[in-house]
Parts: sequence; structure tokens; C-alpha cells
Amino acid sequence: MPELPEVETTRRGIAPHVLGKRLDGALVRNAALRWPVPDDLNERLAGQPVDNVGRRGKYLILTMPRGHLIIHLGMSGSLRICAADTPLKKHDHIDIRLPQQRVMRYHDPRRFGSMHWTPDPVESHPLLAELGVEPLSDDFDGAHLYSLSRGRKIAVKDFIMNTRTVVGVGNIYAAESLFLTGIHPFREAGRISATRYQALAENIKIVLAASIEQGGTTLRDFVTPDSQPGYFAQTLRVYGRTNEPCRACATPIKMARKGQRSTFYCPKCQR
DNA sequence: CAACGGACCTGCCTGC
DNA sequence: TGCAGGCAGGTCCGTT
Repeated sequence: MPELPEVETTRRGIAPHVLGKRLDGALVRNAALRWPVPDDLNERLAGQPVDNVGRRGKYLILTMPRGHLIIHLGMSGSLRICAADTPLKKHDHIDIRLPQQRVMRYHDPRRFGSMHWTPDPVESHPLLAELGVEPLSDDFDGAHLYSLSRGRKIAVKDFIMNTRTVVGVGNIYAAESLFLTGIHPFREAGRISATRYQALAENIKIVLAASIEQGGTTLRDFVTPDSQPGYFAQTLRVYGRTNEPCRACATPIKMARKGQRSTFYCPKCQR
């Protein structure tokens, strides 16, 4: 489900309900996520106030005096704030218990998401330590993409989706930003000019920021913690638009599969 | 090293 | 109506 805009939308949604609150532990109904949920999660969280609600790439990070709760939503995960006695839906795996009988409820049908606890500096956690730059930071620009890509034969779409290159760019926003820049998704990363990478970096920032403004992209079931859908889907130019006319030149949008993933592009606008 | 495909898991949609 | 097959927003890991 979530790429960076959906995770950021989730972060903003939960923050007012969680920030500064003292957690009353966790209720783990199903610990079988992508990695096992720590069996002492309840004891780790109990009684601790949340000092910060942050994000690194697609990881949400709740910082407490004794450590950090790290949450990844995988493909189908979501968080929702509700009363503790709200009837359970299928795949409601974990409740993070808040004051006054409220909970932050983790729902994840496919269970590709995960939850971790670390008492160490969060950036040293193995899953975060090797992550690339944040796309909306000043560290991310065309020069960064250009220098990292020299000598690489990988397709540019795979290159910008690699979390060591830059975090947060998933299948939707990779396709969209390449369309805006007029770059074919299968072009070799090492054979793209500095000028084009400058434009690509700018378009990645524009697309991600615009989607965050719209509350993310709801394709099937993404909703914010307050149960609102995102509205960026109506802005998509190529993703999911197979055979529909290109918004720039009316050529039918192509869909191609590479590995397990679909990619969408305009065969005329993107070279 | 870099590149690529498989793996994890459930739900939903299509077509026979 | 039932069932098989394909597809889905991520990313780690093993193999070439």
C-alpha cells in the first residue's frame, strides 16, 4: 500500500493522538508479521511517554525515553486511532494502547509489514543503517543521482526505487516522476545525463510533495488514521492507466512487466 | 561488487 | 456458483 506520501500522511494522522501520551503497553494478537514482533513489546512500551513521532523513508518511528518503536506498513499495513473496544476486523494484529481506553490499531492483511523495538540510536538499526537520502531533503538532488549512477547498468526505474539511492520512491511515484521527466523507465541508469537527473530529482520532489498535500494515493483501501482516503489517485498520469491516452500526447499508455512488477509509461513522451 | 528473480501473504478480480 | 490464475502500494535475501 504505502509509499512515502502514504506513510507521511499516516505519521501526520497519528501524531496528535500519540505525541506526549503515555503508552499503556501493547496487545499483540498475531506476532507473525514479516519478522516476528518482539514478545516483550508490551513491557517495553508500558508507561513510556512518546517524545517524537518521526519517519525515515517508509519507517515510522515513535521515540520514547528508553528506545524507539519502529513500524513498517509493508504493502497492506495501516494504522488507525480508535476506542479500545471497537470491534475487531480481520487482520487487526496489534493494538498500541493509549490513555483513556484508546488504541492505535495496526491492520495488515498481507503481513509484509513489521514492528521493531530498539534501545539504541534509531539510525543504527540494521534496517535503517543502509538507507539512502530522504527525497525531500536538500541532500537529494540531480548531482546525487548522477554520481551514484555512473557505471550502473540497472534500469533507471529500479535505480530510483533502490532504497540505497533514495528512500520512499515506490512503484507509483517512480513511474510518475519518470513520465514527468520524459525518461523511459528501462533506460540504463549510467547513461543518463546530469541535466536529466537534475530534472528527475526535481520531479521526484514535486510528485511526492503534491501527493502528501492530497493525503496520499488511495488505489484500493488506503485510508488515513482518521479513515479518510487520499486524493492523489486522480492526479496520476501513467500509473494504472494502461491503454488510456497519455495526458500530454494522447498515445496509449503502455504497461510492461519487469521481474514481478508492472511499470507504466508513454512510449512517445519517454525516451 | 552489481543485477536479477524468488520469497513472504491475503484478497480481489477476471475468465472459463 | 466454483475454481484457477493473475495481480497488488515493499524489500530482503540468495543466486548468478
